[in-house]
Amino acid sequence: MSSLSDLIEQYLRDLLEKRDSIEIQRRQLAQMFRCAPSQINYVLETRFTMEDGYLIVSRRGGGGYIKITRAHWHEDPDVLGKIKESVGNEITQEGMAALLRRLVRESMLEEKDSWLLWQVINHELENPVFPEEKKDKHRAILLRTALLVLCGRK
Amino acid sequence: MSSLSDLIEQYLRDLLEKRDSIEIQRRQLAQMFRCAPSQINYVLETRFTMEDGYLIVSRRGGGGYIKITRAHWHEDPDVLGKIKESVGNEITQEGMAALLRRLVRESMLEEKDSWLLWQVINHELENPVFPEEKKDKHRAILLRTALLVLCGRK
DNA sequence: AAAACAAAGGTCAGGAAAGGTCAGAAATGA
DNA sequence: TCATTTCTGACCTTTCCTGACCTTTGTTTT
Repeated sequence: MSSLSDLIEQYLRDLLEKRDSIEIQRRQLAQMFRCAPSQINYVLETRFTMEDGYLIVSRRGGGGYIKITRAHWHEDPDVLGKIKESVGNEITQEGMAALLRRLVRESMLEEKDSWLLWQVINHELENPVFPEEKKDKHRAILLRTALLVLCGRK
Repeated sequence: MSSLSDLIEQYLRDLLEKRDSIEIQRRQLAQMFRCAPSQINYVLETRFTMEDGYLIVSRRGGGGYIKITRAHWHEDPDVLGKIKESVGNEITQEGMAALLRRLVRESMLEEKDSWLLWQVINHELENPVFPEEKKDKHRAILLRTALLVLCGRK
């Protein structure tokens, strides 16, 4: 049996079939499906997460809206998981080098972008605010963030 | 859909597209959009701030006016330096929003990429490993890294 | 010259209109 | 049954917008 959440999900997915990005009004959508507005949040939280390949941006107040955008990961939903998994909670410089090579080999990253990433992250980590013993953690965080952004681009 | 503030903002931006500096009369503009004069101030305060790269000068009394001047960035030879500078050692979420808006306006970043960055960084900062009191520092680090990578390509 | 008036723009509290959060009830399925 | 998922309602935060009142500047009157 498909629940109301499933129906709302389907409705939004259909819209996103045609466009990369849609804008909705929570109140209006809730009225359309005769449910509580917070139901919309539930659907977004459970079915349109970053892991699912979607981005949500919203604004409150008069003229408020919720914008849903498909990220590039959407085409290969596993990319996000793969990146998170391969980077892990900590990563050494060698680990980063190996990962970047692999991503380039698998065409998930362009050569020049990987080089740029390497430069920027290494440079950033020279900042003395990063204590030596935590560098692997910070490297992981920086690398993950930058990769998610780069690979999420169209 | 889009609020009155959005419309007024758009109108002013269009004018600033052609000239770097414009002079308006609050009363007249308010009449044009059929709103309270203070609405104009609201738009200026929320959308034409210094962080956004605008300078506002005004004069009261008879023959009073409001002058809006827009600062440029993209012609600067050291854009990356400017970016580092504006990110600084710490940056609030609002500061990040303003900077992203500005980069988009200056065509140094695509709008989609700015959403992506926004989402990824906010998502990353939700990770409990980042203590609340250090979020502004971490936000700065993540934002700087990601922006240098994104804006440093080509 | 001083006072009064007129014509700008500035400030701020507060109401209205969005969306966000979260505990817990209700439904569902194993 | 009992764990999980769905759903709602009460309450919160953010954004928009107005109106009453204030300050500054220029002009006119006395």
